Amino acid sequence: MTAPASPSLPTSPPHSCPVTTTVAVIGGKWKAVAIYHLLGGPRRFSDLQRRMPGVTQRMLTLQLRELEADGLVHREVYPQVPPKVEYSLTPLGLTLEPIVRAMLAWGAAYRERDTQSGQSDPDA
Amino acid sequence: MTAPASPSLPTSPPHSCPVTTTVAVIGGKWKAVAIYHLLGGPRRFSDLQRRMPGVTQRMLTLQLRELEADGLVHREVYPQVPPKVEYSLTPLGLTLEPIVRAMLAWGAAYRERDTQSGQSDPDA
DNA sequence: CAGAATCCAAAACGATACTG
DNA sequence: CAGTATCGTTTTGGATTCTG
Repeated sequence: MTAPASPSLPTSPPHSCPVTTTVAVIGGKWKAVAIYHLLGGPRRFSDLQRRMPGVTQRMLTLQLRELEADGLVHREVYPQVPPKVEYSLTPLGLTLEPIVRAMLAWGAAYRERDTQSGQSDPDA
Repeated sequence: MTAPASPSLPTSPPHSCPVTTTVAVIGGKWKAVAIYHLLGGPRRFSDLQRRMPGVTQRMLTLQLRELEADGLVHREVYPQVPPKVEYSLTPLGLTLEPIVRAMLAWGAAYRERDTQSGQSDPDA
């Protein structure tokens, strides 16, 4: 969600459909993927970035912050000399697992559709 | 997907993660909701629009066309005096049901989280 | 009714440079 | 390492008008 402070117009009418609510929360371009990788356990920022080819530092930061603001992701800062930040799913964030797993399965099947060389990326 | 013809740069690297593929296909602001309503059977354009408060005619058209281009939605035009167009899910589009249902359930639960007045919209 | 077309505002996104 | 800041581009989306 991360309310845009509604400057003058409603971002969306009191969205009637729960599906819309979900889209608002995990609809970002990289949110679902980030959550997917966090399902494997806590990850450092650079770790996530490496696992998400194509995402820029800026976008990853922004999307993670929104997820944090919506209570799905926890951000743990370790005050060290080379800074270390670990992201992990909150209990609420964990409840997204069914959705993300379904998206993973569907995406894989959709590719096989005409790519006849099915392959997954079962990471740790 | 609806490839942007990649003018000079890759919209995304041969996206490694299947989740990214799914996001590319149903990641639009209104796509998931539209698909949800189409799970209830074929719907006319105006019907969909009425069920999706906040969507503009233009956006609904655009998103439906993309879904059509990606093979998820079928568009049937009835050559009548007052034009009638019915949208329905293709077999492939139907395979999205698990995802959309999961999104529906999650969105509803997410709202109850602090809205203590749970309500669904079980349409036809 | 179901759109296509045009115009324009706002949001998303990318590249780059700088910092504790 | 993990950002933040700034700038410019691209995409998205809305309002409105016109049409078969």
